Amino acid sequence: MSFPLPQSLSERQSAILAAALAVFSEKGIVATTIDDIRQRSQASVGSIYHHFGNKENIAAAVFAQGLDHYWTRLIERVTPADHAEQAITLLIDTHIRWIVDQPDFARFLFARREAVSPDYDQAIRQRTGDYAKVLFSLFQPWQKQGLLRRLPMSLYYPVLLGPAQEHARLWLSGRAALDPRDAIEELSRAAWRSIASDAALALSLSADRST
Amino acid sequence: MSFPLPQSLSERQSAILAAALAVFSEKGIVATTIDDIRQRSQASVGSIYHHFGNKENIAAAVFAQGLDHYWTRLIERVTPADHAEQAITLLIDTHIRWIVDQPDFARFLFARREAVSPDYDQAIRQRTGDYAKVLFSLFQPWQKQGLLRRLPMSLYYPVLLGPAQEHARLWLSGRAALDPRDAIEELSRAAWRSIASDAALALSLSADRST
Amino acid sequence: MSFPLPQSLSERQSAILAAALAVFSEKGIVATTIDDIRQRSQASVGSIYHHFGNKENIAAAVFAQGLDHYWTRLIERVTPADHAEQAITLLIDTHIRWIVDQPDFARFLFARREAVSPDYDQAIRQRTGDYAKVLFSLFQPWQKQGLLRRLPMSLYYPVLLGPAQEHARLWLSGRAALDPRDAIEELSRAAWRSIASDAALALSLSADRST
Amino acid sequence: MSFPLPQSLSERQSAILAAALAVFSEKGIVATTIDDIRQRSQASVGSIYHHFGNKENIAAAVFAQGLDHYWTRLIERVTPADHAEQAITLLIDTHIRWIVDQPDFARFLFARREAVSPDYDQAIRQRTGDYAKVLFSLFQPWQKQGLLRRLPMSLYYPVLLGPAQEHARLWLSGRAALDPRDAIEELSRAAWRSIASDAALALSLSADRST
DNA sequence: AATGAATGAGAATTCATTCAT
DNA sequence: CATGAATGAATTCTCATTCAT
Repeated sequence: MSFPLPQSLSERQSAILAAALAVFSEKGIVATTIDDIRQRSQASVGSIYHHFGNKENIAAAVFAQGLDHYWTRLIERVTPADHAEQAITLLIDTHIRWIVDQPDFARFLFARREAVSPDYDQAIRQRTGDYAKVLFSLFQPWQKQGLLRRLPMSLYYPVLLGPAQEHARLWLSGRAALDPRDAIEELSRAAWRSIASDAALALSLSADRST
Repeated sequence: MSFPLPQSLSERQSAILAAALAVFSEKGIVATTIDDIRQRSQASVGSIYHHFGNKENIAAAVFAQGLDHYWTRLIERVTPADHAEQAITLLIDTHIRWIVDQPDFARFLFARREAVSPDYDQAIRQRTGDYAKVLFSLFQPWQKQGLLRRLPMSLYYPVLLGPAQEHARLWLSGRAALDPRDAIEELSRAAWRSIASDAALALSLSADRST
Repeated sequence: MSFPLPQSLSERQSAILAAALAVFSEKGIVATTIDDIRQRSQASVGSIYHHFGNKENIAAAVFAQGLDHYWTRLIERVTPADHAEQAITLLIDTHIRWIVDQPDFARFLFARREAVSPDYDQAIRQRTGDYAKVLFSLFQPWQKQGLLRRLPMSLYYPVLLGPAQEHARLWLSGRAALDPRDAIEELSRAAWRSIASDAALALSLSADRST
Repeated sequence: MSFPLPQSLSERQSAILAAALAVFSEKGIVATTIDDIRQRSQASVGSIYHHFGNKENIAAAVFAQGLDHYWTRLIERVTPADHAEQAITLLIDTHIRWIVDQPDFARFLFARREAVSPDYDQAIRQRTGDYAKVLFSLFQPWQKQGLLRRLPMSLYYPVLLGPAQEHARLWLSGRAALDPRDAIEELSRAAWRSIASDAALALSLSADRST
């Protein structure tokens, strides 16, 4: 099934999605009722159903919004990078700042994904995969120059963003106090060290030492 | 509120918790009904309520079981390590093998935590903190020898286990095919490189090269 | 908490309250189930909850209806009285006839009050007090003329209506066969004798004798 | 069905009944659970069922206890009276003092009777009737001397005790603050005036005046 | 498009009662 | 007699969804 996210949103529709995001973030998708969304959005039940058909669709639409927002930002900010380590740092930096700027979306995307109906799994994977491919292609040149380790495809995201992701999760749920932005440097270093080839790593270590 | 997990469990109680774990894992806590647990456990509704009082308590009890199991294993396997890199590797290795052995518990602990009632947050934090402290103390000696980076407390877990965690999440939800056990080596390397001090890292890099 | 009794009732709402009154009267508030009300009112559970929110509110709304009906009638019929003894007689007479006309409301008001949620105690007292004050003011003139005994405030109702009340309770529950209307004369006399000042009583006694 | 109240009660049985009375008084019979009684009485569910068979029986047993206690006291205190007005006064006095001494029993007997199973109605009526007959016989002599009005049988209790009863109900439920004992005089006067024959009343009025 | 009344399946929880130990 | 685990029917209430206006 494809995403129930119209190209352009009426004010009503935006209001409903915004309300939904807020409530989803507070109570989780499953625990959120149409009535919660109604109260928050000032729309009537009938209107909500008129526009989105059912609850699943609302969640999926919000998810799609978030997904687009996140990946677009990521790609946009990493594209101009002109060397590998900088690209990695920009990646972590953008990821973290987006989370801090959009905590509700972040919670939704990273912590509540499983609650979006499996009906949309295919669509989500497809879209995520497309974005990931674009991002991945940005690193191709450095990969080819032997600056980056060659990993099984499904490890790139975990290795690069896993630490930031894990800390963000703790922070979003209130279990870690450290502002993610204050961890950008450390987390970028970890990402770089994890992804750099032995040669590139040795180089940057000696460069550091000589600084 | 403290955990509703009795010291010793009757057969009935174990059966209920086992059934609950299975269903929670399949459908998520919120979507699981008492009736699901009843069918799976062969206990009557009344009996379930007699022993656990309500659904929240069941989830909390299962969580507590999983928490104890996970951390006990972790500490047990890391304790005998006699040098830093080996300790890190054992940590990742144990973490990953536990997840593969106990996918239901893993899903529950790592992906559904937020669905456990906030009433138990305090108890969970306390217990997790206690375990973490023990584990942390194992690394103290190497920390003092300058082999390990000094990080803000809340970054250790993300930096060391974030990548494994993130990949496990993908794998548990069927979004990554790569068997986590086949990623142990790569993820251990990433963890070591992320946590090693510059000196220790330089050393191990040159050691690698000479091999 | 104020009464959940809307100013104007839709047909649906009236039907629900009427059904509730009937069932409450038959089985008592506590023993009445929403399903009883549903069957009797032909409304769906959802509709009942849509309009009243919960069982307590239904009971409170019915109570409020009864209260208004009873006191309005009482005040209306006593107002035109032009001498004390007649007023007393009208009071007893109206009270008794109302009970015989509205046995369900009567049972509810006089025998089941305690089953209305304490949440509404304040609202009930307030409203009862307001009505009582109006009624009381009707007797002021005779009180000032010295025709009526001056009693502690909380004894007026018991002294005047206690006997009628007690007999009505027995009758409503089937423990007394005597039709309350056949007791009006005797109960009015008792009320008059109990409330009349010594002087007024002596007067009416000699008047009786000379008849 | 006859009362399930054994001639002699074991400690356990007394404890159960006492606990039941207390809880019934607090929450009403219908709302009271076996578990409430269990907690209060320190007996096990099994034990309670062993002794009383079911909840209805407990309520009936408590009711029977209260009934016996009340009427025995009443008859005992009125018997020695040697003139009519004194007998009436003693009646009211005893009634009121019993209520103040035994508020739980009173609440139970006077406000919750309807919640005792209809199965026991017959037994209750029988026993109440027997006691009432005894009490009534005490007034026979004065009745024959023409000192007391001749009323329909079912009006004696309401006329004599209705006001006290009504005020007690208000007081027991917290809706009247005036201590019933401070109303004894006024309520006795009302009872006497209501029941006295015209002649007797005229006499006592003139006696009062000459005092 | 918008509104909100109506529907009814389903979920959590309670509680009287039974019964094996 | 005492205990408390076990049972399952019954009850209240919720909520997604439909539909007439």
